[in-house]
Amino acid sequence: MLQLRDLPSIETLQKFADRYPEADVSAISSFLSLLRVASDLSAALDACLSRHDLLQGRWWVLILLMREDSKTSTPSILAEKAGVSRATMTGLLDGLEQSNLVERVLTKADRRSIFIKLTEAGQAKLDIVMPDYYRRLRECMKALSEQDREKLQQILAIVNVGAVALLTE
Amino acid sequence: MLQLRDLPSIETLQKFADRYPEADVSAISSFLSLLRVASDLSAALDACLSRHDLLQGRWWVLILLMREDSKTSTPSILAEKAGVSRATMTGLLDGLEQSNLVERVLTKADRRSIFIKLTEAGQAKLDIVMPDYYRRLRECMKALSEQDREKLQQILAIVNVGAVALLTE
DNA sequence: TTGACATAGTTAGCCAGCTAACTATAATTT
DNA sequence: AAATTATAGTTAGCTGGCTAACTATGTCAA
Repeated sequence: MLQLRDLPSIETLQKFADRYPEADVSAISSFLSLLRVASDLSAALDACLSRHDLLQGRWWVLILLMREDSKTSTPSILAEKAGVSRATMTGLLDGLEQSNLVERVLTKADRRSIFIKLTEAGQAKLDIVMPDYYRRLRECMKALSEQDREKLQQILAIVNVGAVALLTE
Repeated sequence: MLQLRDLPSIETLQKFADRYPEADVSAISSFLSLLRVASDLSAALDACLSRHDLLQGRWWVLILLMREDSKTSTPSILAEKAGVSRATMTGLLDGLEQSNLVERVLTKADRRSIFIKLTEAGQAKLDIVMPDYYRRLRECMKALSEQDREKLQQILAIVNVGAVALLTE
């Protein structure tokens, strides 16, 4: 994502703002901080998961399956919920199946489709990973008050709406 | 980064919290929102830059060069500031050089090293891209008050410190 | 002063995403 | 009913990151 290590100082930003009057210094600064912190968090999450021989992609699949009462879904649905292409999902499932964390089950209802089921081993894996992840996440956020957390979510919602400005036309 | 489209509902989170007592629902929820919004922003930024035939990696390099009074730096320093490996920087510079946006200049001081210089065309490219980017970013953040922006940065700083909890041991 | 180590840039090959194309099956239109 | 169109999963090949290894040059300590 954003790997930029060297965020601009206020002076640097001001120099750019002098040349480009469109610049809104506090907007730029907030935007870059957001991308940068999130990128660091994502990398830290990768590190956390890698200790359990997992990567984000496969881990999300396991979680999405666990969310279902039947512990079952289909590649298409998983791809959509995980936000990856169907082709990528095929690869993720190949890996998970090889590790015996999920299994492909043929279905009669629609013979184009297959069911993906979380195995016992998959659930067991989550029962090890999730407590570790949750414990670390609690620790990560512990210095934020409930009000801070709510405020953060509220701010993020606003920014999220604004993001279309980067896309339109 | 985090492409997960389907963030857990409060009910789903609660179900997980029932099984895993380590879970801190508001911490998880804030964390996922942060990753998700940042990921969307990053994708939107890509879209914005792609309209100018740029990708984040190359664009950062141009900006890093423009920050220097001499409009010059070296691959190693650029790699470090951009947060990519030296190998990756070689590739980015190859692309930028082919588009004539930067040039490699031999230096006598240390013959292991070379200088990378922003060309006239590179500066001209930035003079087109940056106003567009800044204008869109201003629009993106316009619904956030100055206080909100400060609060966001303050919260992000706290989370950033906490992130080591995901890494340690 | 020379031998060991460090640094700069590049190359080669890996990995996890992607799109586009393909096969099989289902659904819809005519 | 047949023809068309849509959907599910996979495969093939591209991309932009990465690490590890290599060459060349510089630095420092014995």
